[in-house]
Amino acid sequence: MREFLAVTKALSDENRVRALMALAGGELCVCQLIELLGLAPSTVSKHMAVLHQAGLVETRKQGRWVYYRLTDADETTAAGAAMVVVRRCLSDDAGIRDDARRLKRIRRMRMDDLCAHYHNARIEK
Amino acid sequence: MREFLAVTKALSDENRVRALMALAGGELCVCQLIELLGLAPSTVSKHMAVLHQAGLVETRKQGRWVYYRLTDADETTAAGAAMVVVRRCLSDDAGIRDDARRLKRIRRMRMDDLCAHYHNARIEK
DNA sequence: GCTATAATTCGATACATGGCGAAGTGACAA
DNA sequence: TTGTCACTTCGCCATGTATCGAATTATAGC
Repeated sequence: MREFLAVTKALSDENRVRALMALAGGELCVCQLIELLGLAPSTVSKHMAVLHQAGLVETRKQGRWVYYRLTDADETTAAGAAMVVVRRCLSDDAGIRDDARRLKRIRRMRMDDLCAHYHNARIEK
Repeated sequence: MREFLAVTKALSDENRVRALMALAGGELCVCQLIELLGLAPSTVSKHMAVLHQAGLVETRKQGRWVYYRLTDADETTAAGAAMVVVRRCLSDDAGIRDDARRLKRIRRMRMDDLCAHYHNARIEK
């Protein structure tokens, strides 16, 4: 029950679900997720921690960058079974498709530029 | 997305999930759910409203009693797909099995007695 | 080492949610 | 029609959560 609730709670926030669907296209750096979601770094970090606790994502550190990817859990786990539903329900979602389109651009950007981008955006405010 | 989030939010509370699993054994009156969950009538009513909004349960009124049952949504809907996961993850859960055992007794009780039971329990406090 | 930077953690705030009791609603019964 | 009873809605409070900015940690490069 605890595991199940961890998953459903993780999935009950729109931004976390958007992050998951973005990761369906392959691993992403935190700074790429920040750019995609348009949230403060601290907020994104917390969201990813929730997804990690629920067993939905795994993390990999490379130098200064941290990458997240979907766990390849099989369908017998709560996380794996849930991801099947996530994909089935949201692969046709308009907002998710819009994210996917913007992700193409984000994936092409150099990460230095990405980090500078949200850093500068914060300064300008 | 809205529909999906309604379902995941509905499923992110333990008492609501317990109610759903109880309904897997057939429809139940609100007073039976009150007895099972050990919550105030108003609280149970609110929980069932959330499940209803998410499309997970349907309601039927018969005289003074209100019955809830699982919607028989197919797996293409968020609610239907989610219920498959709920069953798969929780059918072996210790707490859920305990609920099932207690439900057998509750289903055998006359509903007048059930309602009187939680009514009196409230008075005694 | 020292500095710059990517990410996380911490602290604060605003809003959402779960819980209860009281009041309201609707249906049966006297 | 008046009352009783099952349930829901309302008002309130305590707790949880999403968000941000500031402080902290960790790594790369000088």
